[in-house]
Amino acid sequence: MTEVASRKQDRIARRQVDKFDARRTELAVATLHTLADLGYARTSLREIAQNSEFSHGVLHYYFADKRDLITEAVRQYEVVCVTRYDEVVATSTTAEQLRAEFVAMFFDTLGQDAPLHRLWYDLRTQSLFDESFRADVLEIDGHREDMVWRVVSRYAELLGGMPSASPGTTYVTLDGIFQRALLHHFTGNADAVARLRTELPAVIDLLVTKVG
Amino acid sequence: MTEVASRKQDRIARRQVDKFDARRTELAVATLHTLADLGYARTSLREIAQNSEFSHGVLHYYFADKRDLITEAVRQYEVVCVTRYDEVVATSTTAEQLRAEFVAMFFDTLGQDAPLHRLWYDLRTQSLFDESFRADVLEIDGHREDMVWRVVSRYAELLGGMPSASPGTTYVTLDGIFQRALLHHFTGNADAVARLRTELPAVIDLLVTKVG
DNA sequence: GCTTTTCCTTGACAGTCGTCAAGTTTTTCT
DNA sequence: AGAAAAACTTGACGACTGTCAAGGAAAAGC
Repeated sequence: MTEVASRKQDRIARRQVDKFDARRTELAVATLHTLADLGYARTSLREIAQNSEFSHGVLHYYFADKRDLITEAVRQYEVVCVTRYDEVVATSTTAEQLRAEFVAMFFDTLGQDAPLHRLWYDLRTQSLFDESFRADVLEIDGHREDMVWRVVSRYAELLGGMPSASPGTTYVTLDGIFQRALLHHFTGNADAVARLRTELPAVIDLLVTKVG
Repeated sequence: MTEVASRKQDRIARRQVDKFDARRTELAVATLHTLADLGYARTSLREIAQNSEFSHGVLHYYFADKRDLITEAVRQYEVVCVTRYDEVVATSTTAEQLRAEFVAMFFDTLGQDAPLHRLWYDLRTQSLFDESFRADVLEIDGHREDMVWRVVSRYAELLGGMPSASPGTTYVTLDGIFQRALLHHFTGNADAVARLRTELPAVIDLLVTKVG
């Protein structure tokens, strides 16, 4: 094969791979929405296909099996979810502003992306039963922890203090609050959500210690 | 009907009800174990029956449907789970002792009843998707919050201080730590669990404020 | 001891599930 | 344009699901 022909074939192969990956991603996104709607326990391949523009058979053309598909969907979740607060950190110039904008973003995404968030907790819990999810869950959980840590440590910095707990503890505290707010959100208990919102600034302050 | 006959019939009726309830409870416990083993998504009635000494048909003799059965199982969980720390609170005479015994109990039940605990988180997450679980979940969550509050407020009392966060925030913080410890427990990451154990006393101290 | 009630098993039902093979449509290449 | 390859649909498979009715086994009542 000449060099030119070889390069051409490469280009073709790459384009095919790109197309393949693009469709995979498209189907993974449809999967993500279905999972967010129904939860892991009630999500079937036919239901996923109905949330896409294809028939159910195509899923086995692009994915080895259901696990492969859901794993890919989880990875899509990560892409969406894990840089949410970075802009807040980057643009805030005072501690008070950072805290306020974090709280605002926190409850904004709670209301906006509630179905997606409940899916995250669903999958994280599934990973307690199904080993095959664990690696991805741990990775995403780590990224979430990092994200929270960037916020809190920056807040401490702006405040001239230090975080008072480890990254892990800091994360689970805020994550716990989010989980509870989510539960009350779906219960329709707006008062409880509002109360959590009122309390959140004080909790953040608990997580940092002012120095002298 | 004579009074004697009436009373006798009452006694019989009561005995029948007792037997009926006893069997219901027995089957609910079998259900609980199956759920703890497999998780909500993978638990079927036939599997539950295999974990009992009966056949699958009997479940519809004692329960209206699957939801009824699982609801009863969740209630069983509550009976088991919600008074766990009360003895610690009752017998501890110093703040340090209370804190130490709480931490010990915390990680003891983590190792001992791990499957049951993951089930709790599974069902709580299911309630985000399935409205019919929500009432029971909220009730149990409330009892767990009360339980944690009894511990922390008593700790503050012994320390001569006050809780620094609301009952809700206090609960979600410790619950978040428990959830994370559970995840690492099932991952087999004993180091991470040990680290959480080391940090837990400091977190508890964060949750109370000494009064000058 | 016989009858009635309670308890439990068995087997079947209609439906859904993941998977896959066969075949059709669409796109790509020459 | 025709041939080859890729993309997609359709329909079927065996297995599994919750539910329930028919009937046998055990217990209770007389």
